[in-house]
Amino acid sequence: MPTHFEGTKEQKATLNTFIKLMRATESLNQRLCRHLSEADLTISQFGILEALLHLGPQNQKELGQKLLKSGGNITLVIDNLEKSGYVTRKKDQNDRRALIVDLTVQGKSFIEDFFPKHLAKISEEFGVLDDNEKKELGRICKKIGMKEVSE
Amino acid sequence: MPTHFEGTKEQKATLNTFIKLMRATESLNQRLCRHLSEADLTISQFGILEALLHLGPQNQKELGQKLLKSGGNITLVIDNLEKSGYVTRKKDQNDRRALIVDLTVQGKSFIEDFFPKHLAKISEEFGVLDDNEKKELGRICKKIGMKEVSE
DNA sequence: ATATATTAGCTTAATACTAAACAATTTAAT
DNA sequence: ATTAAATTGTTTAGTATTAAGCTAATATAT
Repeated sequence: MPTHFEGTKEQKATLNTFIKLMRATESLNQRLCRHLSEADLTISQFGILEALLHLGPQNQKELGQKLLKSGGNITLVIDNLEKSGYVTRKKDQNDRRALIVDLTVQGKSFIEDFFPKHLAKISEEFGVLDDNEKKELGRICKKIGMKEVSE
Repeated sequence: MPTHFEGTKEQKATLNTFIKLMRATESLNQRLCRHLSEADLTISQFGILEALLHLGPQNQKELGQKLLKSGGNITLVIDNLEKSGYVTRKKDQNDRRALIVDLTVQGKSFIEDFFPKHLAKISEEFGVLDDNEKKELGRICKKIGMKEVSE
């Protein structure tokens, strides 16, 4: 007995927007994941490598905050990047609790080469939008993302 | 040696939009996950229950297509929903390969009660946007999500 | 100084998720 | 009709993810 959801007009409109936002992100992510997996990389691993390249060495806590991920998760992703030979952990001399994560020579060389390629893929995906739409999307998303601060 | 990414203006703008889209979705999802976990539900489990409530009984393949998830994943999520007593699997008489998933009485009662509450939470999250922004966000996201069809 | 609280990272248990290989069934081809 | 191809669901291995509990180290309070 298929019955589509019946709510107020406003509820329907909001739900519709929400579903479109989620589907857009998920399908975009899936396509980008496929691109990353051609380089044997996951999206989390790419996020770490990119942060290290553009923001420099930092400890796991900081990486977790930037990528909105839990500490336990960062531990695992760094473990796997270490196995691949892309990053190293070094003890922080100023705070012996912390481990500073940095790119290896190989990791730096790899991400310097790969990042522009991945950015080109992202640009290609956003090719369906004109400049104004990109700007609007960014502005609106920022408002939604901002809420997190107040939590 | 922290060095922020230096690319063309267009690349920077696109990357910025992309990051905002991802962060908005992730932070929104995290907040909604918290709400769902109050009802001991994951986001995937909610997705399945909602699809069954509003679109009726269907097999796992169909659920996977609607939620953009792999078959193996659906198997696991349905397993867990079955353990919770919310859904059942019945053999499809017309196609003995397929299993039709449906809500139990308990599952139907639960999701009928919970769905409006979750929708209210979603509405609350979108409260930072005015009607026109919601409309624009939906329109733009649809363009991005549409690309998946051509793949 | 010493006790307490906080912080950084690790581990475990649970769920999510995919890809790949597999079984059973159905469909298509000949 | 028989064979070949496609489809549905399951299983396995690997990564992602969180929350909660843990250790070691640091910071704070008294």
